[in-house]
Amino acid sequence: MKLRQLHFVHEIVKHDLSITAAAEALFTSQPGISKQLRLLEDELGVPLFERSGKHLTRLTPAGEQIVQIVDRVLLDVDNISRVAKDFSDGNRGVLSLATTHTQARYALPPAVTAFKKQYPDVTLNLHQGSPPQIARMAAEGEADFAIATEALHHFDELVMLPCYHWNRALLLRPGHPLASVSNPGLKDLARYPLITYTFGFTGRSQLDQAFKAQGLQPNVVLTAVDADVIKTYVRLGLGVGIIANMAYSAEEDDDLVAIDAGHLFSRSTTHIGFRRNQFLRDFMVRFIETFAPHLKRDLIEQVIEIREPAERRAFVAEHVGEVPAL
Amino acid sequence: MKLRQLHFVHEIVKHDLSITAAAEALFTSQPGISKQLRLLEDELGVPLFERSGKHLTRLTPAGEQIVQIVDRVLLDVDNISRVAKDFSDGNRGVLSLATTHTQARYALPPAVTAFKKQYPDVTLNLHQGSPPQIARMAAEGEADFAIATEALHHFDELVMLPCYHWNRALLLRPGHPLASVSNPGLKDLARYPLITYTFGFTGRSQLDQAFKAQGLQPNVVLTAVDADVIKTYVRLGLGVGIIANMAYSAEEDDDLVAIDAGHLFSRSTTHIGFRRNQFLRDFMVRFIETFAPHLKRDLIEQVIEIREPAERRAFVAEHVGEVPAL
DNA sequence: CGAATTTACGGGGTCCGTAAGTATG
DNA sequence: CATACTTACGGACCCCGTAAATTCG
Repeated sequence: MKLRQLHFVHEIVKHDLSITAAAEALFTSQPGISKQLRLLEDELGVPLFERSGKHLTRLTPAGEQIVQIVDRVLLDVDNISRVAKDFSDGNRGVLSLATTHTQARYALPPAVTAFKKQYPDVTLNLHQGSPPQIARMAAEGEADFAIATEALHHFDELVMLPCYHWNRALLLRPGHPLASVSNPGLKDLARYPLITYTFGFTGRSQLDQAFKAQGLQPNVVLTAVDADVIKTYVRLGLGVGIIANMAYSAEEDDDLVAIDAGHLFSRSTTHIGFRRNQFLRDFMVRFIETFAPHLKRDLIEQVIEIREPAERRAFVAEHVGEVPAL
Repeated sequence: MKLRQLHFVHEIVKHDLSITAAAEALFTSQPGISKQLRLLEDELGVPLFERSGKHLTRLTPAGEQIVQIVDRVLLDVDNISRVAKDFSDGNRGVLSLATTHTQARYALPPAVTAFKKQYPDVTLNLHQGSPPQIARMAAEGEADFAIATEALHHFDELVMLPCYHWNRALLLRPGHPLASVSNPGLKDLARYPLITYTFGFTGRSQLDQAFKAQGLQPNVVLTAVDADVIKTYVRLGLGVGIIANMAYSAEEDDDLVAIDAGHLFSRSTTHIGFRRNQFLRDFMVRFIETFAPHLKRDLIEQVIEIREPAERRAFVAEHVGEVPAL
């Protein structure tokens, strides 16, 4: 059994049982993988894949179990390298963040600036994507951290920690009727065309729930992934914008009126997620501490030990103190 | 990084940092290991061992951490083979038991017989040793199971499950003064020379505690590892024997008088221990069920998941029902 | 018939073991 | 000075990549 063979198995599974795709991903030849797979199966004495003719159709029961262990092994092998790098070159490395537009544009810049100052030799890699993409990237180790407000709980492998709370703001053109209403309610809001985030982004689901809870049908005429696009169309007069309040800047957006909407919608919480069992290099822990100072190293190391997602959530609920607002 | 290199590191550590000893254990040449170790250290960018001249003196801090992960990797690699064998040849394999004389001689034979009948193609390996030796063997994977009454709790890596309770019996020559005392107490016992187990064997510690609790100083004139030796000297008239009651046979020992001593000493519990994180082949789980029918597969698989020894004990205390007497 | 895997084969690299060298206790 | 690790070197084996054959959808 060789580590190389285990990598092959992992990659074949990852690419829907295509040996060719695995070969491309690993920059090697397809016959090489085919042969090594056979050799491994011969050594183990069981086929890992069911075949129909020359195609791999699915994992055998043995394969199912073995692939799980293989993944663990490969993760640990990677962890060995990470630990080594932390000792040999602790201030140098790569930090990969997978996040959404909202975080990248409004929440992360201060933390990134501070982090970069502390670790000038850490290359920062920022991948933008939808929450499900982000979660997948973290779960598969393509990114070290996923940072988003939505949909990160779908991978048991991900440890999720709350970073900060935030509320929403309404964005209006000056002179809009709502601007003269003091403390507008959801019912007022439902009368006007609305512009907000696409479903699945930046707490959109909590927004919908608020309306639904009052039996209201909001008239969302335009959705976008980011607040910049939303602002653009608010400026064009297409409707009332509802954005994360961090996305409003008194200076840059002084041509628009912002009204805090904290009383209308329940606050949202942005989380940071990372793969359980993945060794966090020193600067990675420091990044978390920089971005969310209430998350201490001890807590992170403890929560990583907990196998059950439910227990993890309970532990977090109990031990993470007050989560700050942004 | 190659699996072979990780094996080398593991074995060097296991053999007190002697490369020569590791080479012998792995049936390979010493320069080969030396070179591969250097290559690995170069690849990782950190030395794993501190050296004084040409001698390895100890692990570096990086080495400490990395060796832990290496051990996990090697265990998982072994688990891959085990899972594979379970599928390719589920009824064939090797079951290694490490146990004491008392268990091997009196407790195990029925279970072994039944197991052998069910799995005739499983080679049974029985290693006899002292409780600490037994525990070490299981903890290092030299044996699949450790079965003993004493001193198995010293390895965090070992999962311990209670198999059965047992009590003690007094052994006397006919005509001994104690034979005519009805319900003798510890105080009576303390008056006569005693013959029992060596310290660290077969619940000896509980025996000592019972005397100590009453402020008595037992006069132990002879200790042995096994009941057969104890019986021999009881027959020679050297003293009163105190043995596990399972070691008394009404037929074979009809020249001696046995008195149940369940009221004198607190009962002892024999445990079975196995390495956490080690995949248990199907027939191994079946062996546990054969030896201790109250330990079900589900329970075994659950308890294996628990990382903390303390939590494990709590779980066992709660979920293992009544432990039978032998 | 096309796409994908398996088989075949030659070249290069790696790893091993023996033998000699060197530093330590 | 003995012991243990390191360096040196030649040979064997393994693994890879290219090219051809095969099989399924």
